[in-house]
Amino acid sequence: MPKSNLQTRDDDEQEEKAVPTNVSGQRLKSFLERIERLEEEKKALAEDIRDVYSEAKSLGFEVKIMRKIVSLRKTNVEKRREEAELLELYMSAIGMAE
Amino acid sequence: MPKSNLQTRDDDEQEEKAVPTNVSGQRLKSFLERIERLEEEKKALAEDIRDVYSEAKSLGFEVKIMRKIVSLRKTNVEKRREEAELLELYMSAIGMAE
Amino acid sequence: MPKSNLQTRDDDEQEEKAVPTNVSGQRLKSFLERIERLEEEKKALAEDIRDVYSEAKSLGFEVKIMRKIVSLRKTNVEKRREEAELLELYMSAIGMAE
Amino acid sequence: MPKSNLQTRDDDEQEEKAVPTNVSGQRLKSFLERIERLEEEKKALAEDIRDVYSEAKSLGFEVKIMRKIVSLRKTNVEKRREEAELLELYMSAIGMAE
DNA sequence: ACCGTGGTTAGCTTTC
DNA sequence: GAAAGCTAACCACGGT
Repeated sequence: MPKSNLQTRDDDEQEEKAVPTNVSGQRLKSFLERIERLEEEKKALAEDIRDVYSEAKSLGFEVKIMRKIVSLRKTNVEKRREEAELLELYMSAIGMAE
Repeated sequence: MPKSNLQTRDDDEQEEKAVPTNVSGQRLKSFLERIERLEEEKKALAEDIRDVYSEAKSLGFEVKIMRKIVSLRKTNVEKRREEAELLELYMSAIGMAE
Repeated sequence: MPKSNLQTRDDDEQEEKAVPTNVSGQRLKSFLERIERLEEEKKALAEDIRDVYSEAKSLGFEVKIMRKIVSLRKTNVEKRREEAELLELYMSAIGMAE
Repeated sequence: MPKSNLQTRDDDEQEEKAVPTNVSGQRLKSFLERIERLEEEKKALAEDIRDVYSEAKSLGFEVKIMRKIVSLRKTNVEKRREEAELLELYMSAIGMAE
């Protein structure tokens, strides 16, 4: 692939100045880099989580059960949040919002 | 389900002291908390990413296309990594590792 | 569409009779038709659901709230199912499965 | 949350008679039940579809490719339908409808 | 008519 | 290698 201002290549760090290359391209590049940085962090966290499970497993805990518990607690939290939203909907429906 | 030291409920913050509750329960609880902490961070990052996309969108960039680019760059990176691994494999195979 | 190598292994012993049309092709066609039939039915049901919401709306009910309620009830059901699974996991973990 | 005739809970099957509970509540409940019934059927169909794919897979067909085919056929059908509609439009435009 | 949201689906990763 | 859980893309709905 030849030079492209859509930034499919990730290793050209030159040309900061001279060329009046279009601004939105720079802008886009910046966004993409931010996103990729964040995704890397996210991926790292996913690995950390796996590591914790591994550690627990090595100490004799059952991963499957742990996952289930985590999942259940999560749905509890979500349910509560949704109930709150429902309540808000009721309130706004009867003109008592805010 | 009676009280359980497997912590299926998420809102008991008591019993810091007295009861000689079993150690593995404590251990498990600790693991679960670490996991949930990490998952929260992960979730926060996911939101950050969405925010970046939103910001870009508000400046006129097309999110769909941006996602495509990110995806393509990722597979490129992976391909490159796989090629590198393959190279290492070759090297070690012919005794030139390191 | 010409003869297709879609099927990874070829385990049709021999043809039933005259036409040498390949059997797996017939088989595949049959599967696809079954799937498409089912998807049509599914789609029809989705429309029915929309109709019910519309009807309710025309009688003054708030669709948004209804959806929320349906969603909440669904997660309740799921939670219960997950709790049951967790219990099963416990049971099997302590050798009391069945 | 106190007793509510908005039916956020899903396991009360009592009160068939006595309380002259408001009619719209009954009405709403009826709608919700219809919807949930339909959604169950929809879910069942989704499972049927998955089963068909599984069966095909067990006979050596590649699910991924099958999905692709189904998808392609669907868009073809849609395209054809749109063309037909366009044709009808033309016909009626020049007074040759029906 | 568009946007934003939520729900659904498909593809990927990981686990057993 | 199959099964499940996770994630991301897609689509359809409702609101503005």
